[in-house]
Amino acid sequence: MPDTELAFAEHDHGQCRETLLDELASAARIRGLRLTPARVRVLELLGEAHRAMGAYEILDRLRAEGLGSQPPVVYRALDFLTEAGFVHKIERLNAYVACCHPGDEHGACFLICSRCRKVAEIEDGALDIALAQAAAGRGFAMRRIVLEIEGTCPACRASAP
Amino acid sequence: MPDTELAFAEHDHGQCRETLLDELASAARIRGLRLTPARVRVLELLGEAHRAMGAYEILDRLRAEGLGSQPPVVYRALDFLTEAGFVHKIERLNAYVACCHPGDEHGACFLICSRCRKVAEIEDGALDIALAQAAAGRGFAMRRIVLEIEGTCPACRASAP
DNA sequence: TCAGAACTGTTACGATATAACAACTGCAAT
DNA sequence: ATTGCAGTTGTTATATCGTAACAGTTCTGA
Repeated sequence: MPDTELAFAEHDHGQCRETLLDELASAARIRGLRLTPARVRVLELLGEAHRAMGAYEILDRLRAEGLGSQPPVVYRALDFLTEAGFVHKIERLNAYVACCHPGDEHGACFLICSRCRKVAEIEDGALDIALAQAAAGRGFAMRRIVLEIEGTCPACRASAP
Repeated sequence: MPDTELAFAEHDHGQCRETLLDELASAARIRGLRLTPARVRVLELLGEAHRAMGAYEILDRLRAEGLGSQPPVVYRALDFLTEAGFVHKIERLNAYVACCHPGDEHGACFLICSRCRKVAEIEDGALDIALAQAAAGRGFAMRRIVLEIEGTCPACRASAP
């Protein structure tokens, strides 16, 4: 299934969460990362949501579950997960999503549906090449890319005439 | 001169400002936009800076000149100029830059130098095509693109070993 | 077993952005 | 000229997003 459909189509989000948590556990074992209840729970929440969640929205959930009540709690967890490659920030939304391909160093590109608020992370080799060439051709040393495309996802296009 | 160099190299910023203000004046005439002191001054400030400025940084300047003292003043001016195509927001920095090519409908791509904080707006046909194809190939209807590449500009690379 | 690193809880605050509303201005149709 | 209205301004208040700093705790490895 193409990655767009994985993100935008109906499917078992529980499965996504499981996969993510497995990846996190194994990364913890291999790379010596320290897991804590808040960190795990934040990734779990994002993995189920398949959309970008604001930090304070996540914090509300943590608070309800007794996992922390102040902003630093959630920002620390998000920082940790971002560093570890399990979460990306969507700058356009000031919000956070779970990464679909944790592990590989990838240039993340996001499709943001303005209608359903879902966010899909895509991989596109041609795009990566075009980006690398655009920067290199101008003598610019690329370090981080923010690439976020806002629009309407296939499902929402279909459901709205 | 390639657009990267225009943005990153030393050059006459006064000239840039003049050009921008001329463009704004002519757009106002043609498209019936209403210019006000705050709007003009904000564009002028951004045109001189050649870097992204935060809203509150701009507001401080306006305040010092008696052109307004509260946040809405600057956000209104920025909204107006953004709508009109003279200013872009850099999401990654929560900051604003003057547009280099006002007028044409263009997919804006920015190179942000982490060292000198300058921001260059580039145009790249190959990149535009790759973006269009990435979205269209996934059935996604693109409306707005945020593309911001952080790294080191040619001058800073040269000056730092 | 204990020293240092990493993590937590908490207070306080800084930075960015918008809602809402009354008052004013420029312009167009009468 | 007058009036009506859309757009603009000034202002207060508040929402939203994010971080500094520090004391106390837990984990881990030498």
